[in-house]
Amino acid sequence: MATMTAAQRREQARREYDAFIKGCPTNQLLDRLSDKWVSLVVSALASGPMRYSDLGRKIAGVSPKMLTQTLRALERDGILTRQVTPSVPVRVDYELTPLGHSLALLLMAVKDWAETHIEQVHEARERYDAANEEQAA
Amino acid sequence: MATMTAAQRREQARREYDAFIKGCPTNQLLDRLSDKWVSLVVSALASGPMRYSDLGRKIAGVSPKMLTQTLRALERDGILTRQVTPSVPVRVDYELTPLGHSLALLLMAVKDWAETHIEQVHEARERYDAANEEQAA
DNA sequence: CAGCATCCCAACTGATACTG
DNA sequence: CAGTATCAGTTGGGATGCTG
Repeated sequence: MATMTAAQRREQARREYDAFIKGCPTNQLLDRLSDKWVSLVVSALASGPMRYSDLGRKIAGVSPKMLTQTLRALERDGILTRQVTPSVPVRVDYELTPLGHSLALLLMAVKDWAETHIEQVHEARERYDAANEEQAA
Repeated sequence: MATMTAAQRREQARREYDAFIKGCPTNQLLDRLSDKWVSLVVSALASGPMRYSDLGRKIAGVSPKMLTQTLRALERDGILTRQVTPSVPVRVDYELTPLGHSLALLLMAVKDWAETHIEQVHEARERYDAANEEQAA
């Protein structure tokens, strides 16, 4: 295998880099936050525990599938706890752990940045788009 | 149209919520950060300007398509600037704007959180997985 | 009430080849 | 060197119907 095409070499590099990225804590976290529903669930629970259907109602538009999937992932990561009360009908409460609350704090920092700078971003976009429309014409 | 199925009602709610989310600065920002390559590009440029192919090399495994796509999006958002020098061959430099640098700072905050807490997350995962394997057995 | 299993479609990704 | 155009593969997410 002395001969390796450029494609093969690049693919290997990609694989190694993927492994590197997956091992990087920052990217693991960004992967989590990137999930459309994670930030919403964490924000919703920041003010206190909630039941499954309450979450479903507060986060309008989420399908049961995604809600469960998100909650399970966050439970696995130790961000929240799942408390089942075996009554009839069943009752399930979700609550943030201390780790979860600390994540909520980080989320606030992100929120602050976003609200402080979003205006600049929008202005930049308008400038960019305006400049581009001239090209099209 | 007095009769609306549950599915239709939910879909409408989803659409409205999508619109709401898209208008929310925090989610706009998270959408950007969530992009696999954005954080890498911003980090790479945090220490100084770079040329297109330098970025391609530093961020091993990125395809030209994704690199260009990422750079264009960030340029549009005012995160970085694109400087073309019409020599032969062409030379293009990318550099973070002040806004971009402030974003890099936020990225550092995320990184700090990740590195501080990733251990807890991993422990939580092991506990969760261990508890689950018992179920399987 | 809380959740799982299944199917399915759309969107994004990445490889490849070509251009100014 | 710095991209663009095109195409195929993979995945994510929603709809739906059913269970403890």
